Order: sequence, then C-alpha cells, then structure tokens
Amino acid sequence: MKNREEVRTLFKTKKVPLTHQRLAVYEELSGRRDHPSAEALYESLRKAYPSLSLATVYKTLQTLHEMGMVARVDSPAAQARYDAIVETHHHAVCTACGRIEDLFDPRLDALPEPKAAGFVISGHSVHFHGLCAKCAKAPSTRTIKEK
Amino acid sequence: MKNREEVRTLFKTKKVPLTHQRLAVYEELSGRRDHPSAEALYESLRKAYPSLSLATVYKTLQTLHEMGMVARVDSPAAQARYDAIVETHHHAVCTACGRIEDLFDPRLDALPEPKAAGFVISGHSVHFHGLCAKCAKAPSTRTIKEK
DNA sequence: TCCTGTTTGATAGTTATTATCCACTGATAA
DNA sequence: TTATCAGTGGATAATAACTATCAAACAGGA
Repeated sequence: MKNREEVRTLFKTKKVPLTHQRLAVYEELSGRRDHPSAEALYESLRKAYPSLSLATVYKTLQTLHEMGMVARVDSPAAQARYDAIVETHHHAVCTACGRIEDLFDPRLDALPEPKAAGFVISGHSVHFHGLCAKCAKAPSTRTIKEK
Repeated sequence: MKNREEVRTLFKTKKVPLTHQRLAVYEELSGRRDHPSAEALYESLRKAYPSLSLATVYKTLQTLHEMGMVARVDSPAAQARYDAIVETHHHAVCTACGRIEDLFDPRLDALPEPKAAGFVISGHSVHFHGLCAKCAKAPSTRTIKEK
C-alpha cells in the first residue's frame, strides 16, 4: 500500500511504463479491504474510466503481481482474488459466503520449519476457516461467491 | 483414506447410493499422492472405465467433498485440486511447477487463535511455499501447471 | 424380479481468464 | 515541444474449467 509518489518511483525503478490505467487499478485496489476480483475492480473503475477494458484490468493485475505490488489469494471459490497488502499476513475465509478477512498476528509469522524432503521453503501463510460474523448470525443463508 | 468396506458403510450410513463410478473415483484418488485435478482423475480412470464421463468425475468429487471424504486444495494455479486425506494436515506448494506436498506436523495443528471480530473459527491450514526438490535443482525451468 | 427415485453420459452453456491484433500512448531524445 | 517507437490498451475471439440439462440406465428396497 504505497502513495502515488512511491508508486511512480517503483515503476521507474523497474522500468515498467506507468500508465493511467495501472495507477487507477492500483489505487482502487489499495483503497479497498474486501479482496475484490478483477471483475469487481473493473465494475468500480469503469465509472471513472468508461473506456477501460476488462482485459486491461486482468493484464494490469498480472503486471502488478509480477512487480510484487499485489498478492493473489486462493479462495475456496475458484475465482482468484487480489490484495494490495503484500506484507506477511494471514487469512480467515468464511466457508458460507466466501468472505476473506486479513489477519495480522506475529505469532503466526514464525512457525516451525516442517520437514519436507528437499523442499526449499521461502514462506508460508495460514488460512483459518469458519463462519464470518454475518454468516454466524444467519446460518441458513448460503450465498457462496460474493463479488 | 478408507478401505472398500468402510466406504460402503459410509455411503449406507449417509444414505447416498454407492455407484461403480463413485467407488472408482474414490479409490483412484485414494491411491494417489499427487493431488490430481478432476481432469487428471478422468484421464486415469477412462482407461479402466472407457464410458466414464468427465462431468461424472466433477459431480462425484463434489459429492465426496460434501460427504467429507475428500478435501479441496486451493493451489496457486486456479484449477482446483483434490486430496483423499481429510485429516488435519498442511501443504508445501512449489511456486515453480505447482506441485503440492502433504505435511504432517502436530506443532502446526495447534496455532494461537487469531482475533478476527465475530469470526467463528472451525479450523485452519498452513500453506508453505517455495521450491520443490526437483525445481530447486533446475531453477530455470518454469513449468507452472502440472496436471 | 420389479419399481422408483437417482445417477450417468453426452453435450450445450457459463464463467473466469487469456490471446490476438491494431490503433494509440508514455518515455526518451532531439 | 515534438518526433519516434516499443510497449500498452481496447475490443473481441478463444480457451479452460466447470456446471446445467435431460433422456436412458442403474441402485437399493419391496
């Protein structure tokens, strides 16, 4: 989550052209805490940028991901979801509606190295699953797949 | 991972008809440790069952999942992958080739409960990521998406 | 063995994502 | 500021992974 100047510098450093679309996608994503899908970002952005194409959002998210500015979250609903926070953190995934909440807990950041023959481990993430506050209250409503 | 008699009993208990296809899919999956996709299972099974349909494999995996006999693994490659082991365990995911290895480590089974407002947590899983033995040796070969 | 509600197989449809192609633009040099 | 041009964006076709549909076949109880 970087401000506009930091973003500009990062693009320049990596020699990746900074276009209006890329800045717009990054800033929209940075401003949200709901792990939107590419489609969801597109829906939000097209209000301000009516000429924006969905394909561009996909390509931009991939570019940002390769630059290490955006993280991919694997949700139980197959659709990939994105997060502007790349710092180490963990997730709570609602098994009823698919909602993903960020968890920050240093105790989870340092886990015992498992013994996996030959595997060179570079990091880890913990997925907690259960029911989010909303679904815990209304257990019957199965809405899987929020956007 | 159950033997044929346990499977038969489980289906009877849950009042779910046990078909040849369901048994075949479950036994094929049980016999593999490579987290195959629906497509991959279909490819293996069609040799012994040429009339088997891919749609049936998808439907069967969903049925087994609902019965709690099969777990879904969210891999970085969007395609869902399955596992016959439902007991608590964790994964090491290779960021180069997509390989997923099972990790069993009781120290990872008991983690501190995170504070996520209102979230009713029922379980968790840890994903380690890095390079598998094969890819660690050949760092240049980027084969992402094994079947 | 017969009956009946489910399941299967074949296939069309859907959803998420990627590839293609050409006009256009951002970044550098003049 | 403008010219240049590799790289990007927009529109859309294509692909991949599922899912729905429906007639025919089957599983499990009578």
